[in-house]
Amino acid sequence: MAVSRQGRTPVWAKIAEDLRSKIAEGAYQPDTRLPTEADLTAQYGVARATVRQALTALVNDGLIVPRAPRGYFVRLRQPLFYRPQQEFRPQPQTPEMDRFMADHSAEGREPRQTIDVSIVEPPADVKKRLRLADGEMAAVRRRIRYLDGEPFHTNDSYYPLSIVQDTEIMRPLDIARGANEVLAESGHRQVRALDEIYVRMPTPDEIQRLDLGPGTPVACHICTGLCEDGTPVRVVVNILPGDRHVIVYERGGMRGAGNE
Amino acid sequence: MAVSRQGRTPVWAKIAEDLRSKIAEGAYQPDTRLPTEADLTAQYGVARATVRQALTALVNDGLIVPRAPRGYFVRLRQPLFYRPQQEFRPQPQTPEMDRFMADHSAEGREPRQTIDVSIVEPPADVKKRLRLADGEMAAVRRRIRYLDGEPFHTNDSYYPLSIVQDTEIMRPLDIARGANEVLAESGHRQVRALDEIYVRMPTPDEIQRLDLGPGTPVACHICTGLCEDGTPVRVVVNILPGDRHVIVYERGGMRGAGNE
DNA sequence: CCGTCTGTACTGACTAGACAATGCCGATGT
DNA sequence: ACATCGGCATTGTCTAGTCAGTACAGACGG
Repeated sequence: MAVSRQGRTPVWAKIAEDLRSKIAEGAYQPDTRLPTEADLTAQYGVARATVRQALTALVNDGLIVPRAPRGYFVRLRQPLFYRPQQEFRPQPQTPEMDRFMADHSAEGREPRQTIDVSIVEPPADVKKRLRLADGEMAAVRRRIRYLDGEPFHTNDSYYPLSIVQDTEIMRPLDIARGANEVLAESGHRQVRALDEIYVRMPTPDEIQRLDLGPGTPVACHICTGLCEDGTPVRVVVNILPGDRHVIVYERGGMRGAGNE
Repeated sequence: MAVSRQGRTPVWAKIAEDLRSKIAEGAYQPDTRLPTEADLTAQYGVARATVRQALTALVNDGLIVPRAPRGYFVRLRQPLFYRPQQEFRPQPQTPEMDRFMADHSAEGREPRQTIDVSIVEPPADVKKRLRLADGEMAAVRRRIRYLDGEPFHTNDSYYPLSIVQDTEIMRPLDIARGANEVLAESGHRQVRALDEIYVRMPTPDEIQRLDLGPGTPVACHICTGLCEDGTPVRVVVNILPGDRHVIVYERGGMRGAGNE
């Protein structure tokens, strides 16, 4: 029964490639069902495990989603804009930006968030960015934001405990004027920020918090807010599922020669 | 989805979780070998396919890498900085080197790149950003950049053919002073840019071009460069493997109230 | 001392089954 | 008319093997 040596691409890869191109050219539309494992088994004349390996590969590539026991479905991707700059600059500046935003806007969707405040010894990467000594504590506001009831992203803001104790930040409620304004009022106005964006697969914890399907990578956006004198006063860790976000930055006022 | 598993975790998931935590706590160090499939099969008393399913899950999470026939190895991650903003900062004095090369040669690694110029009808997403009519052509400079012989990222720059024809940009060579400067000299100086960052799994094409292992997501960074009058003159599509990059932005001069 | 050859220990690919869990839908009963 | 109950289709999980391909190391010959 052994399949003859047909080049070096395995059979399952060919099946996957076949399905992949059919999806790409629209033969299978988003959110519709693919042929069943049994269908494909018969169609390609292989064992079920082989078809399964092909389908699993596509699942892990984020192209399809298994909805047992109904079948495999073509995944649909409709990302919304995520603008790190916006927290300090509420409105977009340029007309180009506006017309771009119109494409994927969140209008008409119902936003909601959960807030949970606690005092912790922060993880090592946060501790480093806040320049905290060993054993020094931080306040953390953990939020999960939802759109139409679906988890959208998480936002964990860490503050050195010494500067936020007994402020509004410690209360697990919305802060209408923004936590940054509260900090500014107590003499910790941020004037600079450093954004780092890591791209990786989610941890089991993140999968659970955000209800992620397999094949969904995340961006981990770590924002460090700095005062005039360079003191870090805030570190925000955002976990952004790749299938739900486009990260957008605007850059302007470039006069240097610069390389392409 | 996450809720449905109530203590009924499959065996393969337990094995995966077990290995995952051993990796996390350092029982298996980066770049060392895990127990063999046979070892694990005996240790957990299950069939090889079950152990295999656990290992495959970890591979797809980017935690381990199979190096047949030597075994599975713990993956190591050592990302380098990628700074979209830097391309417009003043050029250093290294005439022969690209900005990229100047940045990274300091770290003692050997940079190299391939350049390939062609005239194409660009893909739909690029066409839209350049506001090209149907059938209108563009010049594309396709580059793959390497570090110590390993592919690092790809950089495809698209220009409307009408404005770059017969310029230096059409030659498949390094442009010491930068392609942006060439554009500026011909009256198309860019003053603004829009960065979009998408996070997803790579296409087979990208896997091949960048020699990506499974479980490696990519960031797709699309940069649109605009002239003073808002005309787009350049669209750059960068594919950045997640295990090799941290994307960094600096933000300063924040005055607005802004939401947190 | 150096190259070559071969065996071994692995993973990769595939087969051919079995049983479990669960949405869905139609039949059945009230 | 409506709720309830099964059966069915389909994926999820797991077993128990076979054969192929290959990096590595050790034996062997010149």
